[in-house]
Amino acid sequence: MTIAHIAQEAGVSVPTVSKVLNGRSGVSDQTRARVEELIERHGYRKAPPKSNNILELVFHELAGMQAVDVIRGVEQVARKHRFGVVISESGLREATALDDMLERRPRAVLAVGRLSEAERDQLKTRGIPFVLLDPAAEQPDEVPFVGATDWRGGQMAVRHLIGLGHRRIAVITSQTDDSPGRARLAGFHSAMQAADLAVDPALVVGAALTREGGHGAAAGLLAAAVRPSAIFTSSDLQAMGVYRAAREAGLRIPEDLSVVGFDDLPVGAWVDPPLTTVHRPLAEMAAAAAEMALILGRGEEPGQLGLEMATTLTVRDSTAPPRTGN
Amino acid sequence: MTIAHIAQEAGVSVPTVSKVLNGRSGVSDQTRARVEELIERHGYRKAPPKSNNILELVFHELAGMQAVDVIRGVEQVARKHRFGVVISESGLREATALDDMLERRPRAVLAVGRLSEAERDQLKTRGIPFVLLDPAAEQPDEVPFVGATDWRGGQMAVRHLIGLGHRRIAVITSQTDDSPGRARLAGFHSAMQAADLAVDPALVVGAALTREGGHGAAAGLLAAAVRPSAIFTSSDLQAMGVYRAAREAGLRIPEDLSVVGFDDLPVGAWVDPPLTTVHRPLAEMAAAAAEMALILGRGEEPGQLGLEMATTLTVRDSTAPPRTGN
DNA sequence: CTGAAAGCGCTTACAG
DNA sequence: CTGAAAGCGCTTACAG
Repeated sequence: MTIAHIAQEAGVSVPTVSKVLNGRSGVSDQTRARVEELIERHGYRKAPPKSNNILELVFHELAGMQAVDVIRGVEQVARKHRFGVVISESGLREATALDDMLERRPRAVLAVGRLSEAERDQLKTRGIPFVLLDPAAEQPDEVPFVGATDWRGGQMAVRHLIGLGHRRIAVITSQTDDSPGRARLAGFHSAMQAADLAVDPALVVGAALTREGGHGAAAGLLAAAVRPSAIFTSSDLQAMGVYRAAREAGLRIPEDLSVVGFDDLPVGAWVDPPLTTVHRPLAEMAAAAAEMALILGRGEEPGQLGLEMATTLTVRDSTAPPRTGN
Repeated sequence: MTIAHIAQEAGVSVPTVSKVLNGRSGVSDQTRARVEELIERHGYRKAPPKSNNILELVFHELAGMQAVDVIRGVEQVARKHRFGVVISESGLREATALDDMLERRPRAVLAVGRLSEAERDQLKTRGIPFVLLDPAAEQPDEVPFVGATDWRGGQMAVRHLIGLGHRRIAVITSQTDDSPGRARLAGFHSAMQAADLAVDPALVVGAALTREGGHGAAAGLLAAAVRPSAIFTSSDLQAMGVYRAAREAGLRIPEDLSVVGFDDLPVGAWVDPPLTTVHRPLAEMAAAAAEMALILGRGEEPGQLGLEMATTLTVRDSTAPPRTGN
């Protein structure tokens, strides 16, 4: 966008636009108003608006031990392409933060977890392409994303428990309507159904995706008259809460209770017993999303606009055959 | 003063000066040197080389669960000042990465852990101020830094153990010559000396600051004829290794062995028993370092050029009086 | 490696 | 008031 563009659109000459921009006299009020309106509309700034080699990485919440994996995966890809990664926590929600971001003229935006319609519109208007990593909610079809095969992960976890002989399997799912959580729960149901096992509704409990959430939910499950022999959680953090509830109830893992987590956080390998869990290749997902964002940033078409990377089951020592046949 | 003046004075053409200014190739070393000398002499700058509202956050190694705390602390301060945070892992070691960083014209650099003399020189030459967060090695006096009171932390941890009645206290320190590790060890010695306790050299063991390092070192300590009744480690990760070694040796924590960690990672609160450890206020340190970097970036003088923030002892359940009086 | 020439976006001086 | 023309400092593409 140059003053030549503005001039053409306003139907005046380049010098006239120049005068308006510099507050010079010698321009009719009418012409001045028309030109100013166009300058405003296009957000014209004399500095060349060429975008910088910057990839914006926007977190909804910058916390947890998985964020580093994401950052690292993105940073390595960006460095290879000689891009800088700007990290922000509420980059798009706060108006000034959004302004600041636009000021940086990034080539693409990589959002983690969520990206509202308003935010997407803002970016579309400026012509800044975006990719959503690990979407927390359903998105319109045209939103490019990279996720994990959560449904298959849930299925794998529960099939593993069924294969060990478990029948009374409880699931601690997320409370909110998040899409990965729903997919994991659906995987649970699917595996149960495939094995012709009925699901006791009392064994499906919603809880926050935290250690406290898992602790509360598991305490309830383990206090019931007839306990589950295994619990599948929607996150390793919840599984840590289950460990605590089991300790408090005097139950040993895996002898009295099998536990399967989800995410494969480092902590899972350190606890006693080491946690069986569903691995999500977060660093690889982040790298793929970054590549996708940079491709879009170059104005090219990526091979695909959506991608789910495979989850795998990491079997450690928190799962074993149930004590009795129940 | 235009490049035409420089060109005339240097006896070269305008395009040649332009190339030198923009670091393009196709200029002989001799010509380049002559032009650069004149540019320097006249203090020529093309369009105002105004730096961007960017703070570079440079990690030596972007890993571990503490990195997020640092990033978050820095991001929040930067956002308040309407600065963007660019994260990089080897920002300064790789030549191209350094070029890319200079291209971004950041106002300041915040390095985590280390910053070599060559890197400092590069930044000084470009007039980009820097701050070192959590320095891993001794630095010249003029390097602005933010650290933690590691020496006091070590002292506190060991005083706590002595207060519980421990006499045979082992320490697992870092293998390398890192400055915080040395300070923690010195704190140990200082506390022992203040209590008139002799230090058995066999109870001072170097190990990597990892779970594996702690495991190996602790296995050795616990296999000795006369075991320590308490182990102070230089990191929570090492403490996790001590937990494992204790399990393998059939020792209970804290009944048979007290353990104190260092760092206060989240995992410490989740393990069984929850870990007594020395807390380092990393997020606060990061925020303070960011403020300092931004002050320097504005060309102002910060109140102080070095800062150590207080460590505190977080007492949980991994420490108790020793079994016998040994 | 070097620089004449063309071109960039913008401003200025001036004819209408 | 308006805009064709000349000019500004700088960069780029390219011939030598």
